[in-house]
Amino acid sequence: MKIEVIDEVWRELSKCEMCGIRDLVLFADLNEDDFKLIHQPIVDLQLKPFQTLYRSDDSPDFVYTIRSGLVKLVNYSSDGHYRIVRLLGKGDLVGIEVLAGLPYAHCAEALEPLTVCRIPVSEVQRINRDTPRLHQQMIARWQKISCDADYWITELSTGQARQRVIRLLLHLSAISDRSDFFLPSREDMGAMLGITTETASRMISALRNEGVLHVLEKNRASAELEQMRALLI
Amino acid sequence: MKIEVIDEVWRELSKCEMCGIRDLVLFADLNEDDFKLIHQPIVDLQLKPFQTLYRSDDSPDFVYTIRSGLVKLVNYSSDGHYRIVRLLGKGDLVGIEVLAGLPYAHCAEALEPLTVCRIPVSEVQRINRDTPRLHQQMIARWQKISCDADYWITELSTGQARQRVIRLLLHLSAISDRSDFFLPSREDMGAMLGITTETASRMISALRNEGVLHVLEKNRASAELEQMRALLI
DNA sequence: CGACCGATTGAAGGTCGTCAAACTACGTGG
DNA sequence: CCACGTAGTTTGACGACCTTCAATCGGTCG
Repeated sequence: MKIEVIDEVWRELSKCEMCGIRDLVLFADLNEDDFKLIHQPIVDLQLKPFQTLYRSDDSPDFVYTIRSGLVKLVNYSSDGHYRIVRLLGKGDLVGIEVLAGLPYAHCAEALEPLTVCRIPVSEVQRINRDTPRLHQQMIARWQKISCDADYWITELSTGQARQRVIRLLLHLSAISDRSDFFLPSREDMGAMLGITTETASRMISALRNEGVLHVLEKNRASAELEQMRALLI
Repeated sequence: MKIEVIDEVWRELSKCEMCGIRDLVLFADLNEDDFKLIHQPIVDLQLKPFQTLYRSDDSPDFVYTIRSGLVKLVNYSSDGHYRIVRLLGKGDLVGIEVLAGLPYAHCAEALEPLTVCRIPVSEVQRINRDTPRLHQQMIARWQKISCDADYWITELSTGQARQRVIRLLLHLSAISDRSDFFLPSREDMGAMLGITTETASRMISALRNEGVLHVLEKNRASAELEQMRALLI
């Protein structure tokens, strides 16, 4: 529940045209001329786990495209509890609500080592005004949020604790680009699933004992996916 | 859990320029010239409670602007259960995901007597291409979905059943344009909150006994809002 | 009137939260 | 280097809360 201040490891001005995940990013459809519309610098950042991209009361000046790593969007409530409302991964756009003229709606924190492009809001708005080639990508991003939110409600906030944990693990496995996947802290699992830390821990223990989940190094695990899916039925 | 087929009560071609809720709707910012871009008819529909606007496997040809009434977005799962993931009211755009080229993501059903404008997708896309004045409204609508989803997760899918019920009632009261408000069936309340029908019923009974909730006619209620808010603390 | 559906209520049992303690990993400082 | 403190995880016991199953009640519609 601690919030560390962002530590900006500036790497280099991004060469969007040569981006390694060019086909995934917000600017995927832009052409050479469009890039001339960018006046302020887009920089690469690297964050370590637990560092924050932004907090909800930060000045809403940037959006971020995730190049690699995992981000959680967190709503803190006054009583010290928190609820994680979404996970974002490669290609996702973090802080999109500021493009609608609103403050940041959440606190965005890195879970895994994170690399992002930091894009000034003013640039996105300028490009959005001047070329229609950004619209399609913007719509796709908004749409994904809606779809993710549905998943969060129907799969991760519904049913028994054991089922929720299994669905979360399968989800984490699905969005991982490796064979192993990110295993959140039990507290974070609780905040994602609307259950307590202890319950999350118990469910993980049970799955380990049943031999369907293997905890590797810190915060990583692998799973017998087929067997695990079978447990849902 | 029954699904009735849409019963299209055609009223008249909509005169968007003279719309009573013009400042709320998707086309709020369009000018006279923009409306000339509309070739296919936009029609008004009236639906009774329990009728559906569309189902998830319907051909995604229309979006709907709510003029009055309440709509639930429902995800049915194969085992017969269902989860309500959002409520939409006056000015909201129903089925927005089809504008991103996707099938309907939910089943949309009327809760209260409903009046909507049925807008062909092709028209929205044409206007969106030809005038930037639609963009702002589109973004605002996508943004609202994201915001609503956060609320659904943090307030309605978190904590004890009693708190969830109270928060739902306060929410229903807040989005009502009258002093009384829509009171869902206990089954629907369960599907909104991730609890059982019986638990929902028990909570409603308790609140009635405590004198903070007054059930009026069928599916309507009023509440001592201040006292009810105090119960959350 | 009888059938049916939704709401309500009761009883019993299971799940999960709460509180507490033990355990582990890790980093710091003696 | 080891002792110790800290933070996170695990485990246990207990009780509260919620689900489940069942019965009843009330209203509506044929």
